[in-house]
Amino acid sequence: MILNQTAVYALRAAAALAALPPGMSIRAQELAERTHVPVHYLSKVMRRLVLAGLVTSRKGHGGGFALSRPPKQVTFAELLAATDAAPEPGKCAYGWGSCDPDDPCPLHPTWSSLQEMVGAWSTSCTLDDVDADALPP
Amino acid sequence: MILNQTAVYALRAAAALAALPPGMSIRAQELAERTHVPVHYLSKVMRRLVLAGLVTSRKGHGGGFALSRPPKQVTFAELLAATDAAPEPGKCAYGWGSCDPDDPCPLHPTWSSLQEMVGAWSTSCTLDDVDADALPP
DNA sequence: CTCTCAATAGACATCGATGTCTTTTGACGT
DNA sequence: ACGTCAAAAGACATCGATGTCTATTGAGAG
Repeated sequence: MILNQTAVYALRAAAALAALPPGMSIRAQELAERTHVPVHYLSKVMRRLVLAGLVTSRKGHGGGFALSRPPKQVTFAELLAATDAAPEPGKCAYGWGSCDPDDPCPLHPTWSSLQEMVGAWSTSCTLDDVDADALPP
Repeated sequence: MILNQTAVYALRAAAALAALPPGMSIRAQELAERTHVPVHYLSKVMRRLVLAGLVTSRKGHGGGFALSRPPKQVTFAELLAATDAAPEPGKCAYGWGSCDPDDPCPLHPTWSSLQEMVGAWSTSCTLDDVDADALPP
């Protein structure tokens, strides 16, 4: 898998929130069923999204989770960052401490191109790109 | 990290082999030092590359590892496949059993574009793209 | 105020990826 | 044939990601 499980769960959950009518919230239980994520684990993931300010939560009656911004304004990069799955630009794939264009490791050219690609993908994709029509009621 | 540790180790080791003079082999110990991969773990990774036919090994005196083909003919995709880190095109990020363009999940458009990008990267990069000059003697 | 609902918090469990060690096998030099 | 070198094999250990459970906290309804 390209991205780790937690990050994928975050994308799933956020996609499900984005598919909701604007302003509507959803309970963790219901969200878990729709996204096939284990309920208790999902609540942990959601917590990270809440802390990152991407999602709001309300306890008690009529509570649940909702996006804190319109889908178009939530990038995948933010979701990945909230789950520590974002690419780390400075990190050297060859095990060297630092690795920049001036003092590149053997893998630098190929590796940095991958990093940039994934980075560009994550910043260009937003929750507006999820296919809400693809969801069952 | 975008790719898992084992896959990165495989890229490192293969890059180090590619930087060798053609036909030359190298012992596991030496390879481990150059790539900063734990020796014993490296031997496991190398075993996978040998089984995949990407690397040859010789035991005993003067033994070691060497590429079984010219660097230009070894793609990153093969290295990833040998370490089970290649993207799985059919796999649905949304947790659905199957997920194709005809019956897409909400994440399908964004996810498949990532898969394709990484796939294209891995097939276009070869060991000829590693920067041999960047290596210390 | 009290009851119920639902998120929060955090302890605990599990599992696979990662890492270490020891023994075995094969190849070469003498 | 023997000894040494080095990969192969596989048992074992560790650790972090993942998953489960229980208790607590906060919010609304009555």
